[in-house]
Amino acid sequence: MGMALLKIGELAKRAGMSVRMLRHYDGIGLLSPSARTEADYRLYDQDDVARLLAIQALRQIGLSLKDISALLAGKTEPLPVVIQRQITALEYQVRQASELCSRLKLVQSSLNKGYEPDMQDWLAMLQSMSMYGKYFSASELKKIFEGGRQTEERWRPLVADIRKAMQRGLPPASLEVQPLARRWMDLSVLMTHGDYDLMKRWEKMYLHEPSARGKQGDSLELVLYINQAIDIRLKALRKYFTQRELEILSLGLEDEWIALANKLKKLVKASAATKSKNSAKAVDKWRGLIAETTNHDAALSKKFIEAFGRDEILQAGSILGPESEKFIRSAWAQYQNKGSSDGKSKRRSAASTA
Amino acid sequence: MGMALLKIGELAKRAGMSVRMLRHYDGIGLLSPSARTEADYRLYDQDDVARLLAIQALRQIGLSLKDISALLAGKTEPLPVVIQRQITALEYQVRQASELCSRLKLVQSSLNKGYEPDMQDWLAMLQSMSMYGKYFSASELKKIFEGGRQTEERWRPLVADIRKAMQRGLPPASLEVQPLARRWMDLSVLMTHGDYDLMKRWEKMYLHEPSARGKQGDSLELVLYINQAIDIRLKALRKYFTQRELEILSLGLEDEWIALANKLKKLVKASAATKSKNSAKAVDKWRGLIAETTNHDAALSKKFIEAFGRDEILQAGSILGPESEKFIRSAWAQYQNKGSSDGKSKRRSAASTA
DNA sequence: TTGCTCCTCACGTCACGTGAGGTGGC
DNA sequence: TTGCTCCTCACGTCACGTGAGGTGGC
Repeated sequence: MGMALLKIGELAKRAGMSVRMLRHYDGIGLLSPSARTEADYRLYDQDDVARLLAIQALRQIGLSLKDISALLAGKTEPLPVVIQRQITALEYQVRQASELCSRLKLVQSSLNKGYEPDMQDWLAMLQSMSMYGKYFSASELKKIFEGGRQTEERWRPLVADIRKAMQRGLPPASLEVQPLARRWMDLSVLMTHGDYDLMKRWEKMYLHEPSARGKQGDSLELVLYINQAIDIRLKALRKYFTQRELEILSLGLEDEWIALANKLKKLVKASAATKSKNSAKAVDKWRGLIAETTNHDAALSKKFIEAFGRDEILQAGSILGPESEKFIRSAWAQYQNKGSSDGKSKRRSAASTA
Repeated sequence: MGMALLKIGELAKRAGMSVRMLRHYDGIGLLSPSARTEADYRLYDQDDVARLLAIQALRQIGLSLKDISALLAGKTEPLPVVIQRQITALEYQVRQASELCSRLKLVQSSLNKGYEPDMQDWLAMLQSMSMYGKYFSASELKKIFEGGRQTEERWRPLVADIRKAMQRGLPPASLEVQPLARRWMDLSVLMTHGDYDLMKRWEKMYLHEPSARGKQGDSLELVLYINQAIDIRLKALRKYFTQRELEILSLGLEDEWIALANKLKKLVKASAATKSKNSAKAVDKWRGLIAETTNHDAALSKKFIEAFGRDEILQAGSILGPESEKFIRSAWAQYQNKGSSDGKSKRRSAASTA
């Protein structure tokens, strides 16, 4: 049937591809027409058309022309194996692209919230993102950056305070550095929502990536410095609490503790009596906060009060500070003698959690 | 600070890229070192390093070197716009890749169920898939091919029967063709799980894609032939039912209807009495099936019985066939006079649906 | 002197697009 | 003769990898 023979243009139109592509396929020996006219026009027969259909199908699933050649010649693994490989590759691609996409969206939302970001801000953000991408998944990053500027703005003064301490020549083991260690730990918990594994990877990144530490070369020293203080604090904490308990204790009630600390400072400053009405209120608040911090675990509460009452390292790092710690304890002792605080505070804390 | 000047190898190591890449960037003017030694060694300063970091971040989000050049020169849209474009592009990519991946998995599962597929089978399946991809999403394809070989094996004999009818010269309007039209419609409903829109696109594909119709050129005629019969059947159906009702009626109880049809054929053949015990049982079954088919809508049931009792086109296409339709109706009339069937059948059908 | 880093061409990759310059069929 | 299709080179694309052949610094 001469009817079945197609010239290159006819085949191209039918197959929905360019003439050049067919010539290219001929050139690399992937699909050579089975005949030519006298004037050297290419003539494709039905078998050629069938082969082209197969080629198109194989292209569609993402194979290279070379792979298709080999496959059709039976010189590679059988098709099902190749298909399986393509599936695996596609799944990987999808994961990568999705991750990148999520990160970009995160960049957008982070920067749209801030005021008037310029090119430099965008570039900086992109650089961070590409670095973070090595250590964290997009969903973890979302967790970390959920607070947006908030966490950023909390780190800045802390870092400044640490730098001051270093400049004053305070050794990291100094008790004066303990509050900074505590603040660092609290912020980490806040930022990672208490995800321990995440915190560790964050630290790893901070130590390994120069650009994570900003432009100042001294940031690495700073991290090493505060880490020493943190180690001391951790060692102290571990004397009293198990790992499991420590995780419970990291609840993120910082703001409320600070409020209490401020109240106590005033009382201490004013040399208020430990059995004054305000002191009683403070004790109540204190018990309530401890109850929440320990997730209403009576045994843990007891340990908590004991540890912070006795250990000078923990006292040094405490939000309340050593003086207030002492004050609240003596107020509590008096309060306890009256024998009514316990039930009251428990009821309170239960109400506030609900 | 001379210390800050890096030779190409040093910068490459720090940036984690090849020396050749840096030379390439220099070559295209994307990142030229700000100085050279006497021996023409490239020397990169801090600004160059910063620029490189920006370049890396922008590469990471998928921009071309040319785009990066333009962007850093401020000769394109601002970065946030570019980022938005990348996000859109990535989302598109993810969709495409996911779709392809799902289709490939579908090919796998379809062919693994069948016995010993060879290269030709795989290629044919891939070709179908790439064609189907133009008309259906992967999830729709999954719906269609869920039955795997099953639907395929149901189409084959139907197509053969239609071909026979055509060869016998039966006009499509002939009543004898109506059962074929009904079977075609039922199979379509089964295959698409009753999705009307899907059925329409399937038909469109069948009419537009030569390869959908297999190698035989006569398949197109066949579809046009059966479509005429279907139009006639649809017209008849629409005389009695609204579109909404027709959708309800397409429930896919074919197997049960066939079972009933076989029973009735025996009764008719044996010239059984319409008030025999077996006839009563058949009437019960019949009422139950109608109840299910009409989704337990009493008014619709009534319409259904009336339509198939009166209309010769519908009767011709009925699974039961004209004779059995007449038989069951007279049996029912007698049964009804006893006045007990209604409640019974309702209870039955309710139980069988639950 | 030996190794190492550096230099500048320049070809190859992948799947074509896009002319350039010329010929055959209606 | 005019338009259309066809032909064969051959360069360009994109972001480099990979030598080839040669020089400078320790």
